[in-house]
Amino acid sequence: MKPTDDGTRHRIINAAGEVFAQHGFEKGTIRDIVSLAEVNLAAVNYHFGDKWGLYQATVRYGHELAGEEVPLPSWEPDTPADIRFRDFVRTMLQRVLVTKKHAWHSRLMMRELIQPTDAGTEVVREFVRPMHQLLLSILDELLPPETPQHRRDQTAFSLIGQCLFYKIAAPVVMGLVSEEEFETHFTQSELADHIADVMLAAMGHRKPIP
Amino acid sequence: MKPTDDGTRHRIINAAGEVFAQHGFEKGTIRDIVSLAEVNLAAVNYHFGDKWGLYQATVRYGHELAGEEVPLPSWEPDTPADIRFRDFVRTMLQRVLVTKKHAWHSRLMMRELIQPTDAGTEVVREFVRPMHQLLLSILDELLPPETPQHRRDQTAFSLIGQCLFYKIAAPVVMGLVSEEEFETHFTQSELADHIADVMLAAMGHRKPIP
DNA sequence: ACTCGTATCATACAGTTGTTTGAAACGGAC
DNA sequence: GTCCGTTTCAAACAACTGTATGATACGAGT
Repeated sequence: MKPTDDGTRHRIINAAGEVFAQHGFEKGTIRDIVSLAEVNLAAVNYHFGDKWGLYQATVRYGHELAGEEVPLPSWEPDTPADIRFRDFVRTMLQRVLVTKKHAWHSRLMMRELIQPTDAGTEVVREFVRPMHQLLLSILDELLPPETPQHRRDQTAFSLIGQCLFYKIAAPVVMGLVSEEEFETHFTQSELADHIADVMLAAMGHRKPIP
Repeated sequence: MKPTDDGTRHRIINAAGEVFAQHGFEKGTIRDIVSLAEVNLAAVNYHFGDKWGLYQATVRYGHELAGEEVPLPSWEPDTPADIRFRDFVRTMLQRVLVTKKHAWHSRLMMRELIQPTDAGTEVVREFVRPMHQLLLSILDELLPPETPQHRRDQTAFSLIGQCLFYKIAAPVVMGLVSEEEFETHFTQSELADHIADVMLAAMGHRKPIP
């Protein structure tokens, strides 16, 4: 009965993930989902009660999936802060720009981030809060001790904002730079280097960019 | 007949802006729009042909509105680059975080940014490309002359990403910081100062933050 | 007063949506 | 084999969607 077997529930949730991620909750129809999952129309209401129940189950499952797929990094106790900072940026971008199969959970989280539903607010905070706390703990060692809390938060958001931008506004980015430049210089690793360089330079732990 | 008079067309477009901005094109129903505009159901099809025609007209009108409301800044020829940079950040945030009436055009643009429709791609580029070009012209004077194009673009996107973040992920930000901190330190002007500080420090035109 | 193009209105239509229903198929337990 | 709880299926339902229709009201020009 768990969604990890290959039964009807599993196929429905995975299909629902794809459909909901692409069309959203309202426009993603049950008929699309059951067609993709190759199950009967009534299966959704039988297994999940109604469409909303399926959506909740899908968001939760996608959340678990994302955490397992790209876990938060852990370091040796004496790892320098700037190294941990770079690792964090890499992990963040990896979580956001996943290209593997099951990539729907990333798009679904973005949807909930931008337009939270009752099902998503809680899960989004679970998804975001640990990363925020981890980032703050790294910034503790990179910013002066007397830095007020709101400056720490703003700095953290400056980093997160840059990472999310390339996921959210990807179509626009592709429209503004040449296709060649996009494919060559907007890879996951190069963007991680650039963003980390910007923030480390801003905090005085590196020479100015470029 | 222009949408600036108080006729049916104007009321429909404004109501459509609110409804489409809140619910999107698919979920925003014609019946919601005409109910808000207090006009007959058939008026949409009479004045705009079909729902899609109304959406196109709404996006275009919102685009014009945004450009008029917060025009791009222009400077004396000898204004220092860092001053122009700070002005640019302020303008960008002002455009994104508008709180006045007719604020729907900002949300509508965000929708098109994140999930472009056939109607929006062109308009979004009109909305974004001038800002991108203006920003690049400012960065010309802040970055070393030998900086390759892709580094300039990445730096520009680092700025834009930070600005958009506070619009797009506002609900999450409010969930991560205390309400008091949010209202005190996440104002339009303080965010503009912080973001400009980060980028200027990263480029070596200012002491490191904070 | 009459006319004609424009605009508004109530109403109907066809398609899609989420959901329900009752029957059929399955799969062990005895 | 017989039974019974679980699952699947085709078909239907009521609500809602965008759109079309034909009648009506308006208003300036002659």
